[in-house]
Amino acid sequence: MKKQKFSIKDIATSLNISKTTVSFILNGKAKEKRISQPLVDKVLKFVEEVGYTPNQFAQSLRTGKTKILGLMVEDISNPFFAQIARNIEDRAYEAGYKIIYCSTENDKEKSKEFLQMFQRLGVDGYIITPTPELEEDIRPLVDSKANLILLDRNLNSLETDYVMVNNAESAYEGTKHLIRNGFRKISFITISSNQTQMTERKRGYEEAMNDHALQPLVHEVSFKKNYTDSVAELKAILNTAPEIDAILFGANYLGVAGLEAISELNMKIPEDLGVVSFDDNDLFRINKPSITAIAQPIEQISETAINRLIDQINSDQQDKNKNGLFLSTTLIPRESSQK
Amino acid sequence: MKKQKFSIKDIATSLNISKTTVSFILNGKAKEKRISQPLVDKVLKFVEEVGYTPNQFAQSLRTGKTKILGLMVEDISNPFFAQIARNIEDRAYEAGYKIIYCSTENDKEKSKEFLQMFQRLGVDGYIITPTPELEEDIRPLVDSKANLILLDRNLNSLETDYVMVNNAESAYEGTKHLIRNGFRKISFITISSNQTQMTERKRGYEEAMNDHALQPLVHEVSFKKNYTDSVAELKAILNTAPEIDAILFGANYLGVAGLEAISELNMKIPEDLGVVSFDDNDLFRINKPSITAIAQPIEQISETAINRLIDQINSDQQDKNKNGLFLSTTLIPRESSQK
DNA sequence: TTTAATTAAAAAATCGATTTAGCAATATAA
DNA sequence: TTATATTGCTAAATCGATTTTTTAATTAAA
Repeated sequence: MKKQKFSIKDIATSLNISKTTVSFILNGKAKEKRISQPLVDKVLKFVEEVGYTPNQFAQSLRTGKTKILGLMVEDISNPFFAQIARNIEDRAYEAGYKIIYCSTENDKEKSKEFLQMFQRLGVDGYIITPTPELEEDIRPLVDSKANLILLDRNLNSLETDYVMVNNAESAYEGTKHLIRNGFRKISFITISSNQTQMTERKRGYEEAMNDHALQPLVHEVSFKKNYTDSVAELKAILNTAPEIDAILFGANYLGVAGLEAISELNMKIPEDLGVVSFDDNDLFRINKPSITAIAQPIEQISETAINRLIDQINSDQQDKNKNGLFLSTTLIPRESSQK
Repeated sequence: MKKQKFSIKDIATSLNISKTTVSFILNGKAKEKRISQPLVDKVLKFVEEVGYTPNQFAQSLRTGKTKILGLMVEDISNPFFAQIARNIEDRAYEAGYKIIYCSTENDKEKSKEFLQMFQRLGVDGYIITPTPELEEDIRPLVDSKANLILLDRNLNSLETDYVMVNNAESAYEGTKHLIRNGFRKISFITISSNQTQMTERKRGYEEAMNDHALQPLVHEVSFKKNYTDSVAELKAILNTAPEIDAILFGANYLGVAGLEAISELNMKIPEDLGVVSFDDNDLFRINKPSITAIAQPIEQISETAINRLIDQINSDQQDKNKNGLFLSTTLIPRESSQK
């Protein structure tokens, strides 16, 4: 690492004044501390000339603030999270924060390690997509009034801010959309994990089916498998349950893998099988036939989360009443759900 | 931020010894500094009990090492970079490094700011996808022997390590593939930017065309436009140059936007238009017809880059001879290029 | 027996900032 | 004229580590 040329001390000795004075001036406390204007000007000019920048570690050490946020997502290479990361980034830099990211792969142990890492580092705020059962590891943060916001899912027993979409209603609407379009044997495909967003979606689906006197048909794909295995599993599901006439995919990657499975089985969408999937992407939009999607408002999610977090940081009051912020999805009807 | 419960000083006073001794023991210098084994054990036991973790800012301040890497990509929401970020992340954490990321949007000024940010922060290493003309801003880093690696593209006048694929050859092969499959009026679609990887791809394409006595047909899409505008621009190109019988898309997002444009114009692939695109993704694989892709070895790119960077960091010798590391792409023939 | 070397640990300096407490010098009030 | 405020600035403490320099107590060598 390149050594810093100028420290506050160097400036002070160069100008034959004390570093206290320099520090006050640099921190905009000149008025308050009654530093004379000529001296202020002189210091600022000099600082500008030598291109001084404060050592952020010394600052952090002294102030306890790091200007770093910790972003913990399930997988940064998942387009949904990648876009969130991108949007959060913009606003964070605008507000003077840097971002350290990590991907949990929905692994509790990994998540715990990352939490510890963030904590050791002393991040000023946490944006977290929690794995199931992470409550007890996050609780200490909540108890110590850390600035924290959960993303995409929540943990019921924790009093925190969280941002997510109205998953149950969205799934309900998606299911209703299929029913209205004439499908009856509609299956909901989810993953074998207790992530709250997935259980909510399942609940919404089941409610819609029940409300229309239809039998819910839930199928689970194991979580930890790789893509190829997931496709195989989906093919198996379709083979063993030929009565299914439509599918509601509970997530992005399930929809993608599902399309691949359907294609490999030479089934026709929407003739053989109606399809609606959570999340939207290039594939769903451009595919022939195009795929009906329940699109999450990614920008809005990101902005809500980061703005809320920065609010938390700036209001060091404890009057923050924690609550969930629910955003709405948009059902984008496309060819795959038109019988 | 929660205050750290135990500092090295607390441990020292708790055990009635000096913090020097504690520090030596914690840093594995007990032998070297002749600390007695009983004391070593006692300290380690105590440290374990109270769950002490060092303040990383104090450490960084003192040692000048930050254990943070700066990752600067064009756009973290671009699947190509998102996957790279994911792969780099794994290895970085394994080696004890954290990652701060940022997206340049191929904007030189933004890039400069991010470089400064990384520098101020004192990152231990840089992984950078440079915008054109960023040489003079990166040069100081190179001169000061910073640990640095360029990704996806390089800057000719700089002596640095860089990792990229053999773009010219890949484009040559992609073009040859189309020619061999009977296409003649093959257009190369690129963006209006001097990114080295794009100019290399163009060069390879032109060479292939010339070698087969065909006239190169290069079309540029303006860079800064949003997706919808790009699609419109691509439609305009196809409309004004109806003689084109195949397209080689120079990048991921051009291919995606291109497919959308082609679809909107109701052109048939591959009958009306053969298609090959750089990079691979779900859409290209699953689309009907599937799209022939020039796939970059993303894992290999990421691993090479991060491993090389960590090597740089660990070998504080200046014997590092900088050089380019070129990896090979894989042409994945699919339906879109079979006439 | 005195000197030198070794062992074991501690004191103090340092990294680069922020912040509290305080000190002269001047101005104002009593 | 003396007491009190105000002005303008600085010394020193502090954050939590690492590292150089010292010290004190033994042990070995002369």
